[in-house]
Amino acid sequence: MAYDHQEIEKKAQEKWTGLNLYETDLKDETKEPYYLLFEFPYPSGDLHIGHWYAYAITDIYARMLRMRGKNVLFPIGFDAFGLPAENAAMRNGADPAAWTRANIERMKTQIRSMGTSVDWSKEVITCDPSYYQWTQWLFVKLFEHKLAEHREAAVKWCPKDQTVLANEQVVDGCCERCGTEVEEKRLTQWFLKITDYAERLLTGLDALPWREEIKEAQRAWIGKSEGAYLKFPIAGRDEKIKVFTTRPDTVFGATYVVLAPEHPLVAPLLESVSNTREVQDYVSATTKKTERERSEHKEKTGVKLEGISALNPATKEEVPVYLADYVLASYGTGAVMAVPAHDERDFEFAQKFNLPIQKVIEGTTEQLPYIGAGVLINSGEFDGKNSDGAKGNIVTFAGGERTTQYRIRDWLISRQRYWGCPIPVVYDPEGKPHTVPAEHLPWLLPTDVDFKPTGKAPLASSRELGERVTRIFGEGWTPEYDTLDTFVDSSWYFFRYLDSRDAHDFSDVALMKKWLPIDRYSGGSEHTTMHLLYARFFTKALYDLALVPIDEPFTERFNRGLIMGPDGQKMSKSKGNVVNPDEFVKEYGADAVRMYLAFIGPYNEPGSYPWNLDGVTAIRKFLERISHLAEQPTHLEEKPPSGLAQALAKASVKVTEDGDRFKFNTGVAALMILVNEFEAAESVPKAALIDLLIMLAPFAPHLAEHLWEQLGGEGSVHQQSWPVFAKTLVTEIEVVVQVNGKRRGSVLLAPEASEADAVQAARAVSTVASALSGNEPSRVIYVTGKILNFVV
RNA sequence: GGGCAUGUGGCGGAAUUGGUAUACGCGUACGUCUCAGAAGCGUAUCCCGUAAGGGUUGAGGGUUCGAGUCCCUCCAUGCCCACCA
Repeated sequence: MAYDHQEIEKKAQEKWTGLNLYETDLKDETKEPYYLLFEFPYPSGDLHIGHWYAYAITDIYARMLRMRGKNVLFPIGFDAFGLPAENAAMRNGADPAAWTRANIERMKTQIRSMGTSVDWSKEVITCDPSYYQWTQWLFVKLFEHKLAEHREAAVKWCPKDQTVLANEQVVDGCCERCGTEVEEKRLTQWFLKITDYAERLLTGLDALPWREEIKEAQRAWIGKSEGAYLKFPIAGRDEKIKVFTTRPDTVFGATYVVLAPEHPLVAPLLESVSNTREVQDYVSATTKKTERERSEHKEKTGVKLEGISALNPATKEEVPVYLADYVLASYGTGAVMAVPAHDERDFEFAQKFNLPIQKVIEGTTEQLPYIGAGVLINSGEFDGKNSDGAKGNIVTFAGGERTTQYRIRDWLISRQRYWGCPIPVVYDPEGKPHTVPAEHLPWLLPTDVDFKPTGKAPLASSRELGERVTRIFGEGWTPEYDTLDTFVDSSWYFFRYLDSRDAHDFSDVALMKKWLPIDRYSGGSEHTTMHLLYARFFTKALYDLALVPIDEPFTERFNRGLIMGPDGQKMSKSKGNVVNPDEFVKEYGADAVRMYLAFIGPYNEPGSYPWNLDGVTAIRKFLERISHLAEQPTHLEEKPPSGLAQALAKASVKVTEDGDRFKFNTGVAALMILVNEFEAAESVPKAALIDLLIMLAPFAPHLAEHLWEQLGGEGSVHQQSWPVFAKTLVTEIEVVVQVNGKRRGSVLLAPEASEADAVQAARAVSTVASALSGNEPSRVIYVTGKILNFVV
C-alpha cells in the first residue's frame, strides 16, 4: 500500500538529470527572469536540518515559479575557505584542500538527495583559483581606488585562533568563533574603507522592502550620530584638545576634559605633568586590560594630568584634564568634554573625583544628571533659549564645526591564517606595498607551509612563495603573508554565478543588467551586520568603479526561522537533541521531510520551530492519501467537475499567494483542504487530480513525478504550467449578520446584493429577529459580500 | 541601560490586513475493523452551561457599528546594540 519512496526518488532524480531540467539559460529572452538566491554553504561535511530548511523552502518556490512561466536562476556554490579546514589539518595532518573537496562531494550527494532543482552548472567554489583569481582582481581594483588601505591601527586579536578579527567578529569582547577573550594589538593591517559608504549604506536601507528589524539592526550597527567638533586649547601650549560631542548646547557646563589613555596627545603632555609616574602607570594598566574588562560597567577609573588645564571655548574658564578609559580612543576624536550635570557617565566620574557640576539646562525634573533638552541657563547670551534650537549657534559661538560620526569601523580583512585567499600584494625593498599585476593572477596559495600556530602567518613558512616573489619582482621584495577574511570571498559570489566559467572577467555586464538585482535572498539572521552589510558595501563600491550596474544587491531579504530540537531547545550535540535529516529521509522520504519543513511555520518570520517526529509521519500519511487517490481507478471518471472546480480554484489561489509571501505552511494547509474534499467527493475527474499533482509537485517533487507518470502524463510534471482558474461564477455568498457587533446568523446572498435585499433576508432569520426583539435598528452597516450589522 | 520585534487552545500555528477568532495539522478520548495489536477509517476536542445562551486572543484602559489586528499604560519573552560622548 505504502509507496516505495527510495525507488521513486532514485527514478525521478535520474529522469530530471536526463532531461537536464534545471540548467537555466541565462540568455533566454522569452521568459521573465527571476534570481532566487540562498546563502551558499560552508562545506563542513554534513548537511544539517538548517540546510534542509533553507534549501527545501527556496526550492519549493523555484519550482513553483518555473511552472508559473518564469526563467528562474537558482544557483549554488560553496564558501570553501575558512578555519575548520585548517584546524583539521593541524589535528590530523589532512591537506586542507583535499579535506574541503571531500566535504563538498559529500554535501553535494546530500543536497541532490533532497530533490533540489539547483543549477549545478553555475557552481562556484571560493577556494578554487578560478574563483579567487577574481576575488584578488577585485581587491586590486579597490586598492587602486583607495578603498583598500594598509595602515597601522588598534585591532582585535584572538590569542587562541592566533589571528586578528573584524569588529563584527567580536561578540561581547570575545572571539565569535571560539569564545576566547579578545586582546587589543597595534598592527599594520589591510582595511576596506566601508566607513566611506556609511551614509549610503544607511540611506540605501530606506527604499528596501525588508523587515524593519533587519534594517534597524543595520542602522544601529552603522550608528550615525550628528554633533560637533569643539576645540579646548591647552593653557600655555600650542596644542588644542579636539572633542566630539552630540550636545554642543551643554558646552557652558563642561567642567573638565577627558582623553582616552591611547590619545596621541598623552605622550607630548607627559613631560609637563607633575605626576608623570602615576599617569604612566594608569596608561599601562588600562592597555593591559582585555576588551571585555574595559567595557564592563564597573566603577569609573581615571587620573588627572596635574599641571595641565584646558580652556572651555564657551566660558573661557580653565578646566582640568583627565585620562580615563571610559573614553574610547577609536570613536570620535578620542577625547570628550565632560558635562556632569547632563551626562550619566560624566556625572558618575565627577562624583568620584569631586569635580564641579554645573547645571546649564532647566529640565523637567530637578534630579541630575538631566539628559533631555530644556531651557538653557548659566549659558551667557543663550540663557532662556531652547537647548535643541540653540545647538547650531552655540557651535559657532564656541568656534567649533558641525560634524557627523559613525559607529561602524573600517573592515579589517587581514587574517594570519593559511586557508584563505592570498592577498595579492608584494612589498618592495623599502617595505612599500604593491599589488600583484593582473598577469600573475591567480596569485596561488602555496602548499609548502607549516600549520602550527606561532602568531606569525603560516604563509611565512613557505619557501615557494618567497622564491616566487624574488623570481618575479627581484631581490629584496617580500610577499604579503596574510590571507583575506572569508567574508571578502562571499561579498561578491552572486555576481559570479552569472558567468561562473569566464576566465577573462569576474562576471558579464549584459547578464548583470538582465538579472540583477537579486529578486529574493534567503539566509540567516546572524549575517545581518556582517555578510549582508559587506555585500551591500561591495556592490556600492563596484558600482562606483563602474564594474556592476546596480548599487543595492538584494531587493527582498528573508531571514529564516530556526529549527529547534524536539525538546524545543536549540539543537546541540551536548544536549543530545540533534535531528539528523538523513535518518528521516531514509525512513519517510525526502518529499515528506521537505513538505514537513514547509508546514512547520511561516518561513519569513524570526520564529523558532521545534522538530516534531509526528509532524513528519503526518505529512507522509497525507502523501499516502494522495497516492491512494491517484491509484483508485473508480475515482477517475471524466465527469464535469461540479463543486471540485471551486475547491481547486480556491486552493490554487491560496498556494500561489502564500508562495509569494514564503508562507508555505498555509499553502500546504490549502492542499490538505483540497485533498479532504477530493476524498469526500463521489468521484474525482482525472483533470482535477492532475491539477492537484501539479500543485503538489514543488512540495513533493518525486511523488508528484511518479504519480504523473502513472496517470500517463507526458514529459515531466515539473514542465507543466501552474493551474490558473478563471474566477468561477459565484452565485451565492454567505453574509454574516450581526446585531450590535455580535454574530446572530448568516444569509446566502448574491455577491452584489443590495443593502435592502440583505436587510430583508436577514430579518427573516429567526435568530436575528429574536436578537432584535422587535426593536428598530438605529443604524445598519452593510459591507457587500461580507457582513451586515444592525445597531440597536 | 537603549532600540526593535513578538505574546492566540495541551502543542506547531490560521485569520482575505478593521468584518464569522481558533483554519490546517499534531496530541488526546471514544468508536469501527481485528483472535489481538499496529496501520487505516469515523466522531469529538478553547472555557462555563443539560440547553438556550454567555465568556475568551499576556493584563488594564481607549477609538469604532465592529478590535487578535489601530492608540495609550503595564507585564512577559526573544533578538540587536551597549561607557559610541
